[in-house]
Amino acid sequence: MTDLLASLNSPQQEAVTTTEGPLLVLAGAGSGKTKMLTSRIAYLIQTGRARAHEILAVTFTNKAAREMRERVVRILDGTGFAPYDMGTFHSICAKILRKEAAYLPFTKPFVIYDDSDQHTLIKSIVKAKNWDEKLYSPKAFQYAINRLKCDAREPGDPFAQVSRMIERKFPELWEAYHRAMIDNNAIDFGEMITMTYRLLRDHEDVRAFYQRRYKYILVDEYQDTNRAQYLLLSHLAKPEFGGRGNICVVGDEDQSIYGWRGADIKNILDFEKDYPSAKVVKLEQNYRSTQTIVNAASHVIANNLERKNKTLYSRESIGDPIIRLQCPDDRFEAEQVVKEIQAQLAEHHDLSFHDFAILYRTHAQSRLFEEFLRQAKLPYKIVGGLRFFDRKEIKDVMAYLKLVLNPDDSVSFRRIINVPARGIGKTTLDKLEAAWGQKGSLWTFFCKEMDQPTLFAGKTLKKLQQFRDMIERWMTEVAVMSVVDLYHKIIDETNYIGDLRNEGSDESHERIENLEEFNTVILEFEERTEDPVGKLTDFLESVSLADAPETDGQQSSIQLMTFHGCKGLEFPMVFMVGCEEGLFPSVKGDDDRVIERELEEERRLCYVGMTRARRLLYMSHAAFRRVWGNMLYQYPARFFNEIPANLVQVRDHGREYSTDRVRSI
DNA sequence: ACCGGCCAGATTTTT
DNA sequence: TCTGGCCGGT
Repeated sequence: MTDLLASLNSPQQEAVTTTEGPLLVLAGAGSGKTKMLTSRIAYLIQTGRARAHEILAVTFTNKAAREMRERVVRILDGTGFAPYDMGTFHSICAKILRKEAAYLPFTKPFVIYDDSDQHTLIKSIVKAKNWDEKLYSPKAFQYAINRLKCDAREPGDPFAQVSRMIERKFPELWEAYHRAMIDNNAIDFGEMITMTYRLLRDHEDVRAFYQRRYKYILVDEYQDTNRAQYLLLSHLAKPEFGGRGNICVVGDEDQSIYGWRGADIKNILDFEKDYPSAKVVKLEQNYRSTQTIVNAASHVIANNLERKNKTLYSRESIGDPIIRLQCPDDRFEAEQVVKEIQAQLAEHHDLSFHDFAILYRTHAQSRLFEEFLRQAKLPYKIVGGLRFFDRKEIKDVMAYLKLVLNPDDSVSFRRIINVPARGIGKTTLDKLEAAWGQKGSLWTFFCKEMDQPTLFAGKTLKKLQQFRDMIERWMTEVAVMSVVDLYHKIIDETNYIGDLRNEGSDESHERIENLEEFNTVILEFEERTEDPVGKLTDFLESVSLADAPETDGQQSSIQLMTFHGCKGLEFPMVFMVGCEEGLFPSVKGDDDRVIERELEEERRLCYVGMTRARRLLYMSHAAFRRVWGNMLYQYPARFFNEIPANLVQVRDHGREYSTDRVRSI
């Protein structure tokens, strides 16, 4: 125990030992937040204040939850168990919803719809209603629904922020979407949170159960919580709802960068108003970066108004100044950054490729860097972009598995009824859907039609019946089969990989590799599952809520990612590129209040990027940049003016087009 | 059923 | 400028 506390500084100690009552920990970048959180959990367990199932620890990513669990296990070192309920909001909610299914509108195990499933469903509704997709864009509906769900609204509630274009049709669509989701036995990400919230709100017995169970609640990245998550936590923790009030939230308002997704920075700013007895602890010492980097970042963020009063400082060395690269154009910028990396590698032998990160505002910017890195034969890796579980082939096999578990899932049904191609064309599907008319379960309707055919005959009927028989057979087998076995059955009987092999293209080859990776994902799941037979529900849930599988064993490489993607990471050498007005900060709009709010979020993004750097930070900008085919004259980001001049070394590479550019124009 | 051309859209995306 | 999705032709 003394060991546990001895390695902490005094505010960290305070945050760990203040176990009772509401606690707000304002944890600046690199201030040892995870160390504090894991120590606190271990402290609760080691002092006997709580047992493993009496702690609820919520994070935003699986990665964060995993790391936290590993560290708690290491600290406890066999003296106790890590909390059972340690995970993302969504995984905790899924667990509760499965357990309390009796209170919910689901008749069977529900499946989770991701954004693209959701999009497909909305699109099919718009189509079934014969609305013009140009006028009533499914994307706009989807965005509006998700935003409203972040605010814990339901169909029928008054709504504001819905775009003019779709306003009139919106209530009807939301109603239809809501009903369709229930018919499909499906739940979307937003609904997982709001449904859990409403469950706790409306059922006192359920609420009391979880309030009694969770003696201590910890929430990481509190600045990124939305209204629905806030309400959910309130119903678990707030004394006015019967909660114990032992809630510890940890966050940094200066790192709130998901406002556009419904995160409400007010949650952290107003915590003390919410819980008047709250104690506040500030972790202000940064252990990560040089003083120069911390000072510069602090000066930038000081321009924001929406923040708490907290000052980050570093006791590391002063370090080198920030290097500002002024480039004539975007190509030059990329080339120059690659040259700098080569020079740094040559100069510092303790550095390897993975010590470098190139951070940009948008994925589209990665292209030029890739080009020059490839040319220089430097290994690099793009973090983010198209995610593993969003790939077509993975979504296809997932759709098979989902359909076997829950045949009411019309999105999965439509996705795979002709994948791989089995001669069931668009005409057939349109006919079936028109007759079904979006009422009730598509699968049930389909089966009825198969038994007493009225719409189809001959070859088409035969093919459809074969499909039905195949799915039904798997449905009966699923209870006695492990997920790998079912997966192989599906792949074999549909000849999915066989078809890809016949194609023989580079792309199909890559798809096969991804499916092999998916096979590994299943095997890993089965390894950590005691009795893997009949565990399809658990598997699908773990995948639906999962982040990309760890791609281990790869060589060290330079990391390319967006500013959003770098949160929580650190690198000795960081390049923030494209620091130009309009790109970063990227602020659009006409309402001054909106512009101001967005600008503050961009500034927080800048702060997040800067504080990733441990030793050396580069910030680059170009005078000319090709954007969607046009050459634009770009102004340096206003953030440069916010950094004291003595902390920056400017390297001016001129304002004219670089020579090769001039030649090619 | 498949291919090709045309048009719209193009920040960020923890789940 | 580049891409992905959709429609219409074979």
